[in-house]
Amino acid sequence: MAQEIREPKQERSIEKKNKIVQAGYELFSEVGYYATNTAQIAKRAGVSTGIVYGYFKDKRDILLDVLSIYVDNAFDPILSLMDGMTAPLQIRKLVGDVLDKAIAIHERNANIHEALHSLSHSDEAVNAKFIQLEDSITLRIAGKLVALGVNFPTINERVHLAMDLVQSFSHEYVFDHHPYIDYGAMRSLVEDTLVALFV
Amino acid sequence: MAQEIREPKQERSIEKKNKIVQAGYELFSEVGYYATNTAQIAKRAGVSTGIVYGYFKDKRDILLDVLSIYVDNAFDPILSLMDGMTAPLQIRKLVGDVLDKAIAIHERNANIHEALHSLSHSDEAVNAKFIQLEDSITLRIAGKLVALGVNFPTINERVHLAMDLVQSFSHEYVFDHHPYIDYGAMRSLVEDTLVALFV
Amino acid sequence: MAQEIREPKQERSIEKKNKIVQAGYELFSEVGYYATNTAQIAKRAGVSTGIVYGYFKDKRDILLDVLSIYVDNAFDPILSLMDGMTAPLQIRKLVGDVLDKAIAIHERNANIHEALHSLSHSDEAVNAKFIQLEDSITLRIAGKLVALGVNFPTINERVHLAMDLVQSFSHEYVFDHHPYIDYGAMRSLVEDTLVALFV
Amino acid sequence: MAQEIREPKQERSIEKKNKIVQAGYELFSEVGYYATNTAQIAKRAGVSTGIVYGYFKDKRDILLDVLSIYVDNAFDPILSLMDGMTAPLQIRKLVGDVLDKAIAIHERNANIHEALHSLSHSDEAVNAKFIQLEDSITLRIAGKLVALGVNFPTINERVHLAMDLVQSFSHEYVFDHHPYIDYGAMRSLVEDTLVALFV
DNA sequence: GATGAATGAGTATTCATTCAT
DNA sequence: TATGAATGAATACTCATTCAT
Repeated sequence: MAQEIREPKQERSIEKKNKIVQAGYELFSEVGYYATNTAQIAKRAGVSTGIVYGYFKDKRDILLDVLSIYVDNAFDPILSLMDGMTAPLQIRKLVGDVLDKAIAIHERNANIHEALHSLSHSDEAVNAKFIQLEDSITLRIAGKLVALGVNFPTINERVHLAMDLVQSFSHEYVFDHHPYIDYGAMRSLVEDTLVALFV
Repeated sequence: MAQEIREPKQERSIEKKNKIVQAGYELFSEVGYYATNTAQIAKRAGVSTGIVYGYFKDKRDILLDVLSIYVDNAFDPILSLMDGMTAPLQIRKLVGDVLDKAIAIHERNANIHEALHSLSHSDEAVNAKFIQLEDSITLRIAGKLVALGVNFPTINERVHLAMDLVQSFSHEYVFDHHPYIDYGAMRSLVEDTLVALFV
Repeated sequence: MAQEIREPKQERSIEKKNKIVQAGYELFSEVGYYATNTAQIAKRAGVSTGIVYGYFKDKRDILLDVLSIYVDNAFDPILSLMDGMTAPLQIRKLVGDVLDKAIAIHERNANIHEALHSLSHSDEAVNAKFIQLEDSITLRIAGKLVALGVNFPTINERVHLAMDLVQSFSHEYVFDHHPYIDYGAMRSLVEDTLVALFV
Repeated sequence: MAQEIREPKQERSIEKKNKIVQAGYELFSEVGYYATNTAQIAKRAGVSTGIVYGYFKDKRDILLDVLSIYVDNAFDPILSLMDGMTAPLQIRKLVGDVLDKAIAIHERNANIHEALHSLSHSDEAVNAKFIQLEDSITLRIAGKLVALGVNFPTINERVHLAMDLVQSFSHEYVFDHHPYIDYGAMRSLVEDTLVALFV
């Protein structure tokens, strides 16, 4: 008989659920989903193994929540950056700031992006959530840009492409270290490419 | 006592080892590394489970070889495309052809890229091999381009960036289906961006 | 520290305890003892999981009380049937009525008999209680029969055997459906056999 | 991915599978299905826990095989008893011999009957197998009786009822010890009742 | 070299019971 | 008394790896 899952209303419970998600986030990020076991999550969260299943249906269900806070962590800095902008938009400055933020996010969030994204393939629900979260981000950014006077018939496509580019570059910058790449020069190239998408 | 790993010299043995790698390639691609077990690999390869450990130290060791054929599968079509090119290079045509090939590769190779890439994080050797393979590809492509008269001080960076972009777009194109994206328009954007990197 | 078990004196408490036993009775009957968990019992009884342990030492302790109401439920209709009888006893009519009642009881009480009886083997206390309850029923029925003028030196044995037979047949009738058995004919046989025991 | 279940052909494998079933049989009989865990079964069978799942899909699958050997154990002595009989059948002697055998079987097979039967309720496959096994036994016995000249339009019903009676009595005789029952007298009653069914 | 049966450590999940409120 | 969140021991099952043949 399936255990009843608590949707915590009490502050203390919400806090506990958050601790579990946070622990999952950290561990999935550090060693990946498969190398993390529920006992470790519980231990790091400072709770018993049993209560994990009071808040989550199963291990994968934790992942779904981790996904949400990942997206928040990953995009909030960039969104708030844009919130502070006023017309007329200085695209080149924005692009530079976004790259700075994105690199900082990658440094703090380690491997979580690919750890999560790779799970999309084996799990339809993860995939769906991932896509849905990407959607909302893309549309919010596109909306902001339009509001700031940057408009193109293909604004959604441009934003999405820009996000892919920022993501790829930040990952390379933080994790891969190809000896023949001058990362300063590469960054300039990326900036030029991004600017070209919005002027 | 650790089993001796054979480096097969006999043709029949090489063939058998290849079958195992191929089976691993297919299964990792279809369902991912963790959802594949060695018994399945052996079965699909048409060998016994025991002999897998005659050719490979462990499951991860298969992965390392899978990585190699992945890169071959993934880039050979593109490299041979370039082999056929003669100066003067028609960049726009090349870019279009490369995208066609890349999409075809993604369609055939399913999820292997991220399945493999995500393992980099938990395994230094996988990471190293991944980077090294990417390196050789980048340098070969850059070399070809230079030979064809496309030269920039930052040619390596441009090629690498272009590869990231092609990879991102192909993945999106084949796997994600964001409803608000016009993939035809997005492709045009990608082509323009790629062309801009090499003119 | 072992929790004090309350022997409830307040009416409200007695009612609550009864609700728990009733819930246990229903669930053990529907799905069996092992497939029932205490949370379900509490939920169906409309109480908290904690308070269950205010009234019962453990899950098995609920079982012991369930056993009591089972026997009451199972035999009361038959006993009251006999209460209404007056000498001279019409055995054949009684036997028919008893079978009707027994079948009705089986239909309403589903699998409880075997669910409970099978636990006798792993639990001496359950076994003892089961036997003791059977004893009192047998002796009461035997007493009634004697009072009604049906007397044999082996009246206890006859009653016990009759009870076994009624139990077996009712179970078969309600749960097993052997295709080669004509249950009408079987019932007649059972009736004849029962009558033969008391004339 | 579901593990491949071996259908053992080799003698050694068959022997190993049998050991597991035998261990399951003993443990289910001694302490019941739920109080037995797979590690205990493996240990008693002298094998590893893993290999249990090489021969059986799951714990319940062991139960299904245990069921088969239970029925063999339980009825073979009685069937062979009848095999030895020749017309004209001496019903009273047969009945006495059958009771002796049945009691011996109960003594050797302990609690297995109810342990298994009680599982019928929570498991349709167990129930189906149970009924099917009972069917084949009933029909075989009925066939033998007819061959020996004992014929009734309701022979199947008579045999089935007799089996129930023998089962009930043997169980009582071996396990329950009601102080007010004279088991010798009860046995005589059972014998008379059985004889009455076949003359 | 080759087989595939065997091993046993490892893991997600459940649930009777306790305890802070 | 009463609650229901929390505990953690227990258990079915998997799978990389080994080994007898």
